[in-house]
Amino acid sequence: MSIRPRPTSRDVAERAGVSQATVSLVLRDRWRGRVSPARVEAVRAAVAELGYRPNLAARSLRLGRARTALVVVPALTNEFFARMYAGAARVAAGEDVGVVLYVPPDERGPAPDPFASAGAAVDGVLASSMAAESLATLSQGGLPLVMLDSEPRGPGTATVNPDIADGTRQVARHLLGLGHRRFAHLAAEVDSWTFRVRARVLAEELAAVPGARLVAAERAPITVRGGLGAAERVLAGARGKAGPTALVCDDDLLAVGACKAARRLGLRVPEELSVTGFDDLTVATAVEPELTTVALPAEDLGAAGMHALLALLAGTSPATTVLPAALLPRASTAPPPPGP
Amino acid sequence: MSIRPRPTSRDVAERAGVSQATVSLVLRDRWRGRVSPARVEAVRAAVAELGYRPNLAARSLRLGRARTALVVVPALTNEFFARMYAGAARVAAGEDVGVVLYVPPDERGPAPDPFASAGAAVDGVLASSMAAESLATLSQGGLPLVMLDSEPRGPGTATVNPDIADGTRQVARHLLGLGHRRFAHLAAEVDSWTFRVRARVLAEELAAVPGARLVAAERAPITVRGGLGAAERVLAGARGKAGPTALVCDDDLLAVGACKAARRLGLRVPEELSVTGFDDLTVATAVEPELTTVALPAEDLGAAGMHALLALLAGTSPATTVLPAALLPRASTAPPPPGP
DNA sequence: CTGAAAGCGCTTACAG
DNA sequence: CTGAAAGCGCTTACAG
Repeated sequence: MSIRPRPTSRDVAERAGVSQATVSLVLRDRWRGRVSPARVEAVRAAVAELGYRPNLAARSLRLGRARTALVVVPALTNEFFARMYAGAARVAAGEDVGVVLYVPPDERGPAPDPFASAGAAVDGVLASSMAAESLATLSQGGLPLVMLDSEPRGPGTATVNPDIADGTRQVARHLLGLGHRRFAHLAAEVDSWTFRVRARVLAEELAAVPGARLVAAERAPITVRGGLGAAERVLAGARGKAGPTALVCDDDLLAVGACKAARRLGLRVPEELSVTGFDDLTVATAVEPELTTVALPAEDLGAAGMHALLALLAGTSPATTVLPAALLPRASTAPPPPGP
Repeated sequence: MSIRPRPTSRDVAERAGVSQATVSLVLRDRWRGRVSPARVEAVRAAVAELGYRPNLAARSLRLGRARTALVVVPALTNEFFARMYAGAARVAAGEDVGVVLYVPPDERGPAPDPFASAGAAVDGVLASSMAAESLATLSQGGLPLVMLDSEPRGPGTATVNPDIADGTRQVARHLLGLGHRRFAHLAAEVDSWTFRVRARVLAEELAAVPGARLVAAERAPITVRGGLGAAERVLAGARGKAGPTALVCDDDLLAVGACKAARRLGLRVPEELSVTGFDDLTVATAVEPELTTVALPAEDLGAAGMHALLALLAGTSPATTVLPAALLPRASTAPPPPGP
């Protein structure tokens, strides 16, 4: 089993009896009116026989662009980001653009240079839900950049966001409409735009209704365990007293944890406690009762982001796009129990 | 806002008052004993001032390798693959290797060429859970290839697999040990090595115990809905009769669907029906009762796969590695109800 | 310790 | 319709 060196376009040209230029023309499908059909066939045959594939590094170098985008997400084991990635990748594939994925090794600690780690040459960057510092590193790259689910930074940058404010508003009004007045907020312990908006809008909506108020707020890692622990702290502290009747959670995983906490404390959801999530993850309809939550168009977000990046690379000026969020009322919310 | 052309190593050299060769030596950290400290400093300063980043396409072309691996997974919205990817990416980052991710746009239809779509130059391929046809395309690439969670194909290929057979065996024996004799199998409707092994080993284990048998088998898409539908068919067909007392599911999502079906039919889990999953996804401990399932070392699998690929690129001969699977007995399994 | 030069494999403007 | 040649930006063997 000897190692056969990888064939080059020169080898193909030799075998087909044509010049390297002709091979390139055929491979890039720019041959019409320039290369005779017989030679086109000869080139294709030689390509197949040799199992030739163009050297992408050479092509990128020559063309000055790589037709490749760097996609940066905080974590992939999070279904929301995975769906966003899927949307971005679908668009990229359709436009014949490659995708290099970069996930920072750890959310803590200084973010290493994504470009050094990327290995491949990229033309632009699509970055999601980045903390401010990580974003600085990305901007320094000097590459065209589109941000997803991030703080809009004025007309100079391209941003594609879900309408977090409206989603949060819908949750608040849904619960207020059911009669709830004592709320607790189970917040994600991540300092990013999306979660800051949720906290702010929830506070605003409650402030607008007399008698409504936030009786507790807890931060937790975005996991079932995190939600469980935080909800236990919130609910245990208020046993028998004027505790919250509604738990607004920043994420479905937190909401699932909250439901588990309620069950352990003997509180029925939704009869004694209403719980809402965010994202409409798979888990939202896996549990019983199924979660009332806010569906964010994760795939569309990724797709729109990739479209925006390609437009940017083509010379469009950056803008901010906002995609709608939708409340999905399900079985984890109901009117509060008759009060004390 | 004029477009400033990206600086090259030539620009850096000029600014630092050295040759291009010196710049390269400094950037690749090969300068010790060859470049004076003062000039090293000058180069670093020039790099910082210009915001220079090496052109990776040019470097790859010159070096003849890209230090980049192509990772191919069937879907990323599946938590198992996302975890596998995370493990592979962690190792790659540690070895300063880039990762290009390729996810076939649709499982149906002919798989497009992952290399054409990849955009970037890659040195090797890490492919997971591929159907046979997709695998053929990958092998044709002529690149070093490591397969994950796939049919071992003899000493010529590198494979890293979880011990699916042992995991299935543990599930079967756990249920047999609890006293179950009438089983149903909720299988994934995907024709791949991993699921074929599960069906085969389950059948073998039941065949080894007198009186034990498979009373039903259904195939379903790997979703909660899929599991719900399949379980309804299995359970509804057997109402009051000698239906299964244990449902062995190929995946946690199927198992969650099965639990929902049982609840709708008024069957209590685990008192009247035991249900098992596979993978130990987040959802396994999100639902109540928490699922008895088989934990597969997804991250380790990805990490081991990337290590194997790097070893292959370094000249090692391919081999098959098997990683352990572990039964996690939780609350969805119990002895069967006293039988008729 | 330093620099000039060759060449990786491709694509395209140009000459025929 | 076809081919010879230049050059993308980098790295390294070589000459000084």
